[in-house]
Amino acid sequence: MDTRSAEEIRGDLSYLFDKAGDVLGARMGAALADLGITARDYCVLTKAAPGTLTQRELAELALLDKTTMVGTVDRLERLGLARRVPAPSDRRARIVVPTEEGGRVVEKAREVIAGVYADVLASLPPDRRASLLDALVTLVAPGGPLSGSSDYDQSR
Amino acid sequence: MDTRSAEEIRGDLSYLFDKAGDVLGARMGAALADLGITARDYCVLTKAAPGTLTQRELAELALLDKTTMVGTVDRLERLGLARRVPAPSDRRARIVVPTEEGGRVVEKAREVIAGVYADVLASLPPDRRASLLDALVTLVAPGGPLSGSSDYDQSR
DNA sequence: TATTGTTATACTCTATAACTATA
DNA sequence: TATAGTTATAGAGTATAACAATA
Repeated sequence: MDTRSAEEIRGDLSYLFDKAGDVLGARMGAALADLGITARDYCVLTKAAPGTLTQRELAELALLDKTTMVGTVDRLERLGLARRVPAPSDRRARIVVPTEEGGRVVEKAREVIAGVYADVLASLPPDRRASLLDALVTLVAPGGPLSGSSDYDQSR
Repeated sequence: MDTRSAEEIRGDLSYLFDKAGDVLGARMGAALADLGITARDYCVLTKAAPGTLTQRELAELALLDKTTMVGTVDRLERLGLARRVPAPSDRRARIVVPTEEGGRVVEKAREVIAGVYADVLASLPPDRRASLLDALVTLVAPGGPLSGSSDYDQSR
């Protein structure tokens, strides 16, 4: 797969993040596929748990376009994991409410994902584990250099 | 951009890797765009430095399909950064040889990338910096749980 | 018969625009 | 006039298959 040594790979920060994200994503995808859902299905379904959010609100939460949300909710309905319910206050809007089956699947998915994360992090000693998460959060969280916003102040 | 708190984000390992990779990739892309090349151009051009490798060999090194390599080398030739030279030993094969300009651009790109990495890692104290890289390499390198090969032995 | 580079094709994702029914 | 959801369309990117020249 990769012919480079650990020393060479070490210098390639971009590769490290991408590879880690890709492989972890593939692992999660495979684990969730056993439940018949995709990572996006899970992402939307778990955010829909309150049963009070419209498609637009869910799209905002899940950082999805409203047009891709349509297909996702179509899927969830087809799988019997959620239903579209007319919003009482706005006849244009549809509230996404998970079915009982949907609730069970999300719970299962949560366990599966936690298992994958635990399995991956198990290869690190506990102190390194905490250190890795700290560092990643520092980089990615708002104000960090990888936050994606332009609010990063280099002078700090 | 992201409405979740640092605590919430912390629990989402997949998100942390993906976000870090995406934003770092975007930063690198923007930095390299100033030089008129893409990350892939750089990746191929730097591996072609010896001036002895064929398109097939470069595709293997860069983990690219041979068909996407065609377009990449087309670009590099159009930009005057590399040339296709017939391989002496195999009349089917083309060796990718960087031009002088290509060499200069790669060198510039190397500095630019190192600058981006340094800038990003500067937000971590030096010991955390080393710890992060150690942890990432442990996860991603061959034998690790995110190596992508199925050679990961959970019992170790 | 297999391989290098090439071209053409198909397929997935995403982004945009346009339409409806409401507000 | 603007918004929620939907549909249709177009674009980028990738993957597959087929081809000519050569091994």
